[in-house]
Amino acid sequence: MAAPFRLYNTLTRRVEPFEPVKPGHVGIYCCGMTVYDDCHAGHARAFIIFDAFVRRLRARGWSVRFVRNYTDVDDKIIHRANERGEDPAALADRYVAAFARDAAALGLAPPDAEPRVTTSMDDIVAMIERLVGQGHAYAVDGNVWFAVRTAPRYGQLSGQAVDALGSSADPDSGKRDPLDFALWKSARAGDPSWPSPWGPGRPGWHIECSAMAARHLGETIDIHGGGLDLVFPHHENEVAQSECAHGARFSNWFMHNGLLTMPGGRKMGKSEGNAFTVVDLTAAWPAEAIRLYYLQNHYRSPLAWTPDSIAESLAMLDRLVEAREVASRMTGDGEAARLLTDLGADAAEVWRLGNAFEAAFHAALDDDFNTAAALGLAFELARAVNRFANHKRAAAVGAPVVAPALRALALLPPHLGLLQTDVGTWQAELAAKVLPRRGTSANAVDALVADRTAARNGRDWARADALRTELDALGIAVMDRDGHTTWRVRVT
RNA sequence: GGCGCCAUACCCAAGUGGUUAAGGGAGAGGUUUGCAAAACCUCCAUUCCCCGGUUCGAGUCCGGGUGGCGCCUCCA
Repeated sequence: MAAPFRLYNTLTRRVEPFEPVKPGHVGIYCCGMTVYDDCHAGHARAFIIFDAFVRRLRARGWSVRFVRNYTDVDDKIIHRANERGEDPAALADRYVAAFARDAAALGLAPPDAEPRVTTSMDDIVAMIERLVGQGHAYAVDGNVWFAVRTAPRYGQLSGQAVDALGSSADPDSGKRDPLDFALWKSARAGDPSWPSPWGPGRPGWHIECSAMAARHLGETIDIHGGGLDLVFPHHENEVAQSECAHGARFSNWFMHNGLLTMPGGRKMGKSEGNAFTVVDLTAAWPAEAIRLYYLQNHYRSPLAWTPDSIAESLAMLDRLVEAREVASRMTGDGEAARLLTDLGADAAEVWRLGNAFEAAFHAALDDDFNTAAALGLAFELARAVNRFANHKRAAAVGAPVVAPALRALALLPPHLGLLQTDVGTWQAELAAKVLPRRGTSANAVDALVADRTAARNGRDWARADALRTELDALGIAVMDRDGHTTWRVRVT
């Protein structure tokens, strides 16, 4: 059982020691995709952050139940389907499949449950009936509205005072108060609809999450997550509905990730016409480079997207992978204490940092999930490994000295989902994704390298250098090491 | 107008009032190398947007500016 950690809570606007309702068990609900379009880099930030966060909780010894929904009934879906002359359900199914593909490509661990609105309709209707029965909601002409002013603490999450909220109410809606929002919308001709006590219709946007969270995690959940843009109205309304319906706290923590912004300062979004889709990103770059890009930044900070972002992250990841490879190639089984005195200060330093890593790593991640600080430690360790590796005897006898460093780096896969592949797989993925953009392929590079090796064997340095120049132009770094030649894709 | 967030080097970026302000990328010089690459070493913020204040001590706390951003019923 791990120690409690500190986590920022949007409800209190403070970093607080995290305590789940049931000791050792954590229930997390995360708002997933509204499936009317492809997942973009902004969505990916949220999904990767919560994926890493859940991995971290589990690796720390918590038992976690993680639920992420699909919103597959929604006005935007209907609108998009009508534009395309497509059946809304078919369109939603198509984008559910697209998201599943993107999630797999990003290396997201599957949630414990992925409920959909269409399969949660009974729970949704039951919850609305309950709210109507309690006087928190009322039906008008087949619509059901939530009476915002009956929710005692409305505004608690977003810090909005009820009376300060503006309204854009449609005067013909039948709402008693402009702030009231829809729990159930009556079907217009051609809309997808489900039967209900108020006639055929579909759920409003917020009630689904309240119903699904209660179904899969109980009336009080530990952490509710999502993008900062969901705080109001979505999460505020979820709180109101759930707390009125259940008479219990809805979620003890709200965890919101900062948004991705574009260079012009504008938010990334399809409506802005500036979205980078995950299908394109994952085709172009190794998934872990994308993950590292997001985890280098604190999850709550706004993050400006720049074209070089992923390339830089790839260079960083490459550095960690290479350092781990260098360390893992070392052999020897001497006594560490003896080796440290023989091998000098650099050995002592990599030993020290390796042994100190775990505590510092946990301290960083326990401090409001500070992945950037935790990764900084890994880079410090990588440099110490490389510095030690420069010693003539390190490769032959250094294994015991770098053993703590390897144990330290082995924390990255379970805790953050980084460094999950071995160096061969990594380089192959990199080559397969990056080389086509440069108009070449791994096979073509192999052939050029083979030619160069032949030239070198014949001591034809001019030809060898000409081939190096050619490879260099393709962004290939060729390394002659220990009597044989290897190559890798240069990323910056 | 209401609610809130942010400002650290050429770029990205961490930073719990207290030793030399993490880490990465780019750049310059060096070691190494047939030449390279990678790696390592050195250099790259006497200073944290500005002005006040609290304090023995402020990047960190408070107040006021300036600039940027988010939400205020489409949003991850």
